[in-house]
Amino acid sequence: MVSSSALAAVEPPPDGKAEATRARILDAAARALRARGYAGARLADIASEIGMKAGSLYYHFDSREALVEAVMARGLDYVHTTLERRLASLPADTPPPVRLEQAIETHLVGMLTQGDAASASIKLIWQVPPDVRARVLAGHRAYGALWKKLLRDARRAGAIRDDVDLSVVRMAILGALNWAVDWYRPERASPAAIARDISSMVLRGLEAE
Amino acid sequence: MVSSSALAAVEPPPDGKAEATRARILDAAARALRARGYAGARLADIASEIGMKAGSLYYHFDSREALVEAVMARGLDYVHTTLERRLASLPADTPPPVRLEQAIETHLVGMLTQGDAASASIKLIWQVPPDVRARVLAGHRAYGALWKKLLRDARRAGAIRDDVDLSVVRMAILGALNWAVDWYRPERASPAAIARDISSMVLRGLEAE
DNA sequence: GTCTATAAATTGATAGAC
DNA sequence: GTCTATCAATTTATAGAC
Repeated sequence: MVSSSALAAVEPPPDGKAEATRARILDAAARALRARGYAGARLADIASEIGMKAGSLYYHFDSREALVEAVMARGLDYVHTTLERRLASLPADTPPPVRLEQAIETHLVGMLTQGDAASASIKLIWQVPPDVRARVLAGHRAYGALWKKLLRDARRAGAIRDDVDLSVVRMAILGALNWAVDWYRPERASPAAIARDISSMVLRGLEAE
Repeated sequence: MVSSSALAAVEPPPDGKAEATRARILDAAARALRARGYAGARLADIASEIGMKAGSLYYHFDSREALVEAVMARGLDYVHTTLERRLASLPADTPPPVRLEQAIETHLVGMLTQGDAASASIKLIWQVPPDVRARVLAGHRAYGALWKKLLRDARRAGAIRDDVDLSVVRMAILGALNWAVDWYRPERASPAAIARDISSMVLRGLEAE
């Protein structure tokens, strides 16, 4: 789900005041969602964090639900788009294991920098109303397909042994990376160092004998 | 935090009706918490799921907050206690890497079977009120200490190379395992098979050259 | 564009009947 | 032990002033 509107969300056009305010609301909502969950993120909290009143949010969004969905879609799209661009920027003959390594670092850095919205999109997926969940899940599947291809290519190149389930591997990698948002502390280890440890563990662990 | 009361929670004594009802409430609350988050788990939903009314819950728990805390403490204690027993049951000369492998399988199976309460304890930790969070986090740290020791012992035995951060490794493993609760489908792969893939990837990935 | 005021619906919690 | 009835506090959402 990397639509043109999604790309616009990743790099907001320098439009009018309304667009800027909309972006500030999305940021505040992402923080509230991550801290208090779907039902716990109150409109009054979101608004007060950026010096507004709850009622004013309805000028920018049709409903609380629409605001939440916008946050979740944007967070996932940021990570998705960033990874697609990173992979596209690699030389065409980049070996699949190196592409996988780059994907691990890109996903982790994306989660740790744009973590509020991105992790809301992932962690709250089972808490939101069914219709919102269905639309956000479509984006999750599209992003997952990108990872499936990375792993398939790596296996075809002989970098992943045959006795492991690629679906399990994919979910294990993403689980390890996604949880980092909850325990990451800048003063302990850099995102690059964390990515290096995880990708070296994963890549060496998947090698054939 | 494996207190005697915690052990009692893992294997409830065949007390009177009140104890049995209390256990059913805890189960229903765990399901609601996992499905809807901290703020979204309503007392009316929890009660109706087991054929009760919201007001009746107050005979068994002082407040909604106390009920939530009981669920979270119980979920974590179940996994913690199960792992301690499993490790204690291993022969004294079991090599550290094998102990680590057993821990990975035990944690995963525990999360997948007692998943509602256990994953609530982990996933909702940042959504609950500060005082509840502080007490539940103390249990998390005690459980984390168990894993720290497993990894230290494995490194001392030469099974983990020196260039990876053990804290990163620990959080990566637990992240991979904890997320399985969200994507696990019995018809796709058994808990044992998932544990095998993850532990083989991790253990081989951490080996020295 | 944002605010104030308010309507309408929920929800946690308590009291008392049974 | 559980239910019914009810209170008090919140919260989403709307309407209209500025």
